[in-house]
Amino acid sequence: MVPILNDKELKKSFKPIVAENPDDYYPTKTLRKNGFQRYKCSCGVNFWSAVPAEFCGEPGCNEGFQVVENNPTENKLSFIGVWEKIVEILEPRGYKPLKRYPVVARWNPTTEFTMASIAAFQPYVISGGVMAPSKKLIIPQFCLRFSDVENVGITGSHCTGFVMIGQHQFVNEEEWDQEQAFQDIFDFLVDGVGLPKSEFKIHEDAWAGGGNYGSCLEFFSRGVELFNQVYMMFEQTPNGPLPLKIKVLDMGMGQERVAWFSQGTPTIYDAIFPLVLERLRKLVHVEADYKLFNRFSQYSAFLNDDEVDDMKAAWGLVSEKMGIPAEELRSKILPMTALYSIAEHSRALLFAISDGKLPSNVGGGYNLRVIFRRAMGFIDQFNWPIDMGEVCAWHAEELFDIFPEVSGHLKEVKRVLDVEKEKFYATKEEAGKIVKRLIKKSEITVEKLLELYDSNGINPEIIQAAAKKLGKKVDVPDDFYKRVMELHEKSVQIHATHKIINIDVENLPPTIRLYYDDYRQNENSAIVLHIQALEHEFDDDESEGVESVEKITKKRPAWAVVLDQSVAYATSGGQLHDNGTIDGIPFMDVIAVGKVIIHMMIEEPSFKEGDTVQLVIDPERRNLLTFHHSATHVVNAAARDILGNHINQAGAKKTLTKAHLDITHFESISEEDLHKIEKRANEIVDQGIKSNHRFMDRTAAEQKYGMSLYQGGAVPGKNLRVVEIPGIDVEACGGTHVNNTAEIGRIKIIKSQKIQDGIVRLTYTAGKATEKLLFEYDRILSSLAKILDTSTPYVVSRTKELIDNWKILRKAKSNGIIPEEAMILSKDQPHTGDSLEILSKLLNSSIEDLESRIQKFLRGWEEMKAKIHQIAEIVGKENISALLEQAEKNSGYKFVTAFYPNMDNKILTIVGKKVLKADGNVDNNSAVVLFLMGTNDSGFNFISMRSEKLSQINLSKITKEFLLEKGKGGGKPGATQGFISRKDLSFDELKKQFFDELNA
RNA sequence: GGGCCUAUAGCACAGUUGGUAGAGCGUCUGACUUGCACUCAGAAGGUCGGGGAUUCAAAUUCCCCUAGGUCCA
Repeated sequence: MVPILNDKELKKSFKPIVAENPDDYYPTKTLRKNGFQRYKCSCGVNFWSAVPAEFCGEPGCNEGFQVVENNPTENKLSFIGVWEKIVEILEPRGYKPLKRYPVVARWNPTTEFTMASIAAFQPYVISGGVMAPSKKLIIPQFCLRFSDVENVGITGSHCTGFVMIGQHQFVNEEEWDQEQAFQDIFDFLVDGVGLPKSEFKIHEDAWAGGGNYGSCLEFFSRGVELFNQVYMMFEQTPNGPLPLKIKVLDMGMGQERVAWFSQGTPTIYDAIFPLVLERLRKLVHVEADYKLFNRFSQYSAFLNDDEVDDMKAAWGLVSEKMGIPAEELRSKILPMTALYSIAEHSRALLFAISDGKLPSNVGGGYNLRVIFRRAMGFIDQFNWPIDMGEVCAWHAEELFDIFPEVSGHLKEVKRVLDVEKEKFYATKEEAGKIVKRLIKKSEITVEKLLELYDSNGINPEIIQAAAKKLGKKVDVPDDFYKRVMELHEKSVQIHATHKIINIDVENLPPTIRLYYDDYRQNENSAIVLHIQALEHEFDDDESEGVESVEKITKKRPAWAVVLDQSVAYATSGGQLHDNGTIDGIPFMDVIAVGKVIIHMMIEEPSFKEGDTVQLVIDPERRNLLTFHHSATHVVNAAARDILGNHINQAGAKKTLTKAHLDITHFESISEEDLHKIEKRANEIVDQGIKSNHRFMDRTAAEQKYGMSLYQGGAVPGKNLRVVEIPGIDVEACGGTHVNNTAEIGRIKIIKSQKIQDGIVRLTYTAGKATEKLLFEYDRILSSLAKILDTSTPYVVSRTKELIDNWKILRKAKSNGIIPEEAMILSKDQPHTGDSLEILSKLLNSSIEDLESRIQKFLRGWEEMKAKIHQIAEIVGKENISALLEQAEKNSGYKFVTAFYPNMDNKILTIVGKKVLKADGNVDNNSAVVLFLMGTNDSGFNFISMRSEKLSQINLSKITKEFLLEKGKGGGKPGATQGFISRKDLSFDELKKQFFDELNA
């Protein structure tokens, strides 16, 4: 076994190898043929140049970018022109131009966003599992990368969203021609862009990604990396490096960079979206001082956030080099950089949202929120009338000739951004309030600053500014953000891995799956290929219809059985496995390991390997799971119909009793929309649409249906199983499905909840499960009627009355007023709507909990009812004055004492407070000490209180002494409570003892 | 995916080591005033988000759930 290295380590270990043997790993013949020679830079990099050179040309190795002055390119290419030119040159050489893939990489389980052109073909094309759409191709792939957000707009060269033009080959050993692949892209630069070869510095490097690695050449010109051509040759395995089955050429070139380089504009942004910038500048009346920016941009690399620790000093350095005061420089440059940022971020957002990602607080959506808020920050800072949605529309217009599809999503994008804008301002307002309150209150410590940033998103700069207004100073440590990071490092935990099936399937053939054609086929005969005894964790799932909060799992002896073919479905795609029997012996779990299906038997099989056996699955379980799975596709489609095209599946689960679907949506779904979705879903069911399931070539399916096929996530394999409800929904899905939507039965949406920002979970039932659920709801409703002693139509009004009466009696405990109508339940008003839904909202609890909730209120009400007349008498005015009159006069104070069997300390406290008040405690004239006692089933309870004026009496101490070896209790000097669990004592004795302590 | 914060009167919020649930704005009543505003006096208004646990005692401690916010990969 060889240790698995991460990509960084892999690259590091491979680098010395290629440096030693350039001829084995690089197209050195072609380099030499084109007049290049190998040099070594003082920074250690090996590079090739057509003219004698000392330095490799990395920005750090000489002075910044030199794109603008004496721009060397012969042809001036627009952004779109760059793509057109590469098509012109490479298409005749056999490279097929493709359409871009979405930036949300639904087909790719290793990444959330498409970060490079090659990601379109990862991981299945690279691993050889899937044929590439073409052996040689080029693609203008829009990509998102968020690691340099802070540099966007400032350095003039960074982007969060960019087009990586990919030059790719997926060929076998014989077809592989590294020299020609190099020559092709070289010709594009020299002939297409018109860059003299003397301008190139070509670096040797190694590359690793996703466990694959190889050598690569990086093209630099004037400090700008134009592209990186990777020759992907090896795969890392536990047994050491393996040559890849197919050779992969991965050349990724920034379309923006080439356009910029070719035009020599002051920034990359001026080269790629001049129309948007022009409109923005006109809108906010900012004149672009290109002359200044031209000079600035040469030094802007010094402001790279990645490499600079002290930004202030960096600005100072730039201002010194330019000979302009730092403040003046900033005031002129910052509005320009702000506009660049706004334009760049809105372009990235346009693609991300169009392709189905929403800004949110978790996952990749957070990156979208960050750039949106960064842009909004600039807009607010300068108070510009810029609408991000409109800027997106301008981008769509400017990009129409190359990416017409984004123009089709502008309405969605605008709506999503509007919602996001509201959230931004809501957070900002909240932050303002918190800061104001806090500054008034106390000193703000560094810990507090950290907490505010981490929990409320309030950065220290805002606090400093707000504090300054109120004349206070807040110190922010220089290493603030470092400390935030440290805060997070502490809480990193290692999590247990999921269950590992210890079965060697290497030598077993793929199991033939018989459930694809017809879900109703529930038995088959088969040959036993393998039997193995082992320990297995069976999920005790809801076979009884009960879902436990904590899943009880334990390892039990089991027998793994592999057959040549099976109708049994293995847990996957959110659908639970089938249960059944093989030759009468039950299996309770089915697992797929690779392409082999394993049946987990709970008893030792009587058959042996080689036997022919009969497998039967539980048809009812199969039906329930199938209906729920098909219902999931239907609900997904219905949600998209009602809520909009941004709806995508973010997860799903189908069980026997219910199913849920997580959809991407930016706000909680209203009840009205929920009903609409349910109605639409049932319409689809009622239409009885014949659906079809078939296997298709992956690339053909993608081209026909688009990437929204991958609703359930990435699916491996050359062929996709496409489940289509014609006109409604198409998904790549391996689950069992109905043949006609009518079979699904009635769909009922039970609830929707926002499980995280940007994702809403719909929970629903279908078919028999719906019937069962409705039956259960009927039962609950009748049960409630019985509890409330009424009939079902009046349950809601009765419950309301109960709660009202409960509140009245609760109130009566302190004011002694008992309206007789609060003592009975009599309201019989029918109501409209779903009773259980209304009740669950009214009581803030789930439908399942309604019975116990209402019973609890009823019990409380009845208990109070039994005692309320007695309580009313005790807390009544007459009793209070009687207590005072009967008080024992003592030296300096009155001692009030009473015994109320069955009264708890809450009631006694109310009485106590009333007595003190009646005696004039509010005016500080009172001089009373109280000792009130009650009982419950197991003993005495008591309270003691005194007037404020008698501060020399410490009841806390007195109570402690009084309770010694008797009971438990305590309190503050002015009021105490306690409990004595001894029935052998009497009130008179206890009273005397307390009094003695009082006078001790 | 991981972490953190918040939930108390109609509204924005206090609530110390567990020990008598509070002030402000708003509402209502009364006084002053031709009337309004102002001022003064008084009153009403609480499932302390829900459930469970610990305890003589939980808004407060612990666990679970719900809703919202936020930071980091």
